Amino acid sequence: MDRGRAPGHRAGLTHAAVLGAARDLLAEHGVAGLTMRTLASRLDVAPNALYSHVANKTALVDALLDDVLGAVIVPADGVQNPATGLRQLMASTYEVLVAHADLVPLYLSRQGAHGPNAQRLGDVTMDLLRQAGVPEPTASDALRVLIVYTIGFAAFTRHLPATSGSEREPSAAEMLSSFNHGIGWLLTGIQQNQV
Amino acid sequence: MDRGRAPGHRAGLTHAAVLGAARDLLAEHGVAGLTMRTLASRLDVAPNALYSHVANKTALVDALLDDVLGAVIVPADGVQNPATGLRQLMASTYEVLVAHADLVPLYLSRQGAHGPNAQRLGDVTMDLLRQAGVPEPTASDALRVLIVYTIGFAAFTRHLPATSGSEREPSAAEMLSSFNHGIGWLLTGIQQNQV
DNA sequence: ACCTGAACACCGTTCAAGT
DNA sequence: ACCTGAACACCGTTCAAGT
Repeated sequence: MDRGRAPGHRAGLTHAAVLGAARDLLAEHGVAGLTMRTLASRLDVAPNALYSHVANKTALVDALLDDVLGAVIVPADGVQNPATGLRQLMASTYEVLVAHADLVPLYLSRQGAHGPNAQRLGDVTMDLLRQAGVPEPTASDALRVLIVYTIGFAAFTRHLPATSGSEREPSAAEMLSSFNHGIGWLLTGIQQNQV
Repeated sequence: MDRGRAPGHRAGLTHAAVLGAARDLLAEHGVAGLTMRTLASRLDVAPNALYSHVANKTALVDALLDDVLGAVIVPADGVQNPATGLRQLMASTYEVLVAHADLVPLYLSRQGAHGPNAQRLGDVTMDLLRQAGVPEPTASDALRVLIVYTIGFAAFTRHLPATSGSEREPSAAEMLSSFNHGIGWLLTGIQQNQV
C-alpha cells in the first residue's frame, strides 16, 4: 500500500522540480541518460505526467540550456578595460559550457538560444564592445563571431577520462590554450577593424 | 576479385550503395529522416541487413560526414598568397557544411572528424599557415582555431524557408557576412602573432 | 488541474536460422 | 558471406479516464 509516499500528500510536481531533476540526471549520466522516461521514474511519476509541466522534451532541453548559462560570471561594470572584460566573459562562458559539454551540440541543433540568460550575456557583450569603441555595424558582427567561436570551441572540447592514450587527441588544457589564443586574435582584429 | 553484379537478381548491396542511399535520404528529408529502418526500406532490404555493410549508425554518419567534406574546393598550390588561400579554403568549407547544416551538430557530438577528407583539409590548412610564415606552436593553435570557427559558424547557420518573419533571426547572407569578417580578424591576428 | 494505465508509432540493434 | 523474420529493449508522445 504505502510505497514510500504518504497518501493524501500530493506529489507537488512543478516545473522547477522537473528542471532540477533533469539537471541532476544530466550531471550523473550525461545527455544520453536524460530521457523523459528515466526523468519520470526519478520523480516517481508516470512518463506522461511530465507533460503537465513541460510542453515536450525540446522545451525542457531549451530551459536546461538557459539554466546552465546562469552560471556564467559577468564582469563587474567598468572596473577594468572593456577588452579584458570581453576576454573574461568569453572565458567564463567557455568554462561553463565545457562543464556541460554534451549539451552543447543540442545548443547548435536549435538556433542558438533565446532564453533570458542567453539574452543577458548577449547584452553584456554588446555593451562591452561599445565601451571598447567598436562602432556599428562592426559590433553586431563581432558579437556574433565571439558567441559562435566560444560555443563552437566548447562543443569541440571533451572531458577525457585521462586514460586515453589510444590516439593523439587534444587535451582539455590544449583546447583552453588554443581558445585563449583565438580570442586574442579576434579581439585585436576587431579593435583594428580594418575590413 | 569479382567486381561485377551478384549472380541472379539479388540486391547486391554494398557499402557504397548504402552510403549513397543515406546521402539521398539526408538530402530529401534531413537528418531526422535518416534512420536505419527507412534507409533499409529505401534499399529494399530488412533493417538488419545494413549491418552486413556498416558497423552501426554512428559509423555510417561518420562516413557520410567525411563524404560531404570531399566537396570542399582546395585552392591550387601556390597560385596566390597563402592568406587568400586560407580565406578561400575556409569559405568553401563553410559553404559545403552549410549545405548540410543539420549534419554539422553530429560533427560536434563526435570529436570532430577523422576521415581521409578531413585529414586532407587539415594538412592543406597547415601547409598554407606555414607558407604564410606562421611558426610553431602558433600554427597548431591557428589550425584548431580556424577549423573550430568554421564548423561552429556552419552549425549556427540555418536555411530559413524565407517565410520566417516571426522573430528577428539572422539570414544566411548576414551569417556569411559575419563569417567573413571573423575570418579576416583571425587571419590578421594570427599573422601579427603577438601573443 | 493533474496524474494514471494503456497504447501508438516509432527507434537501433541482436539473434538464430536459412541460402 | 549475406540476408531474413522475429524479437529485445528502448524512445517521445497521445488518449481516455479517474481524482
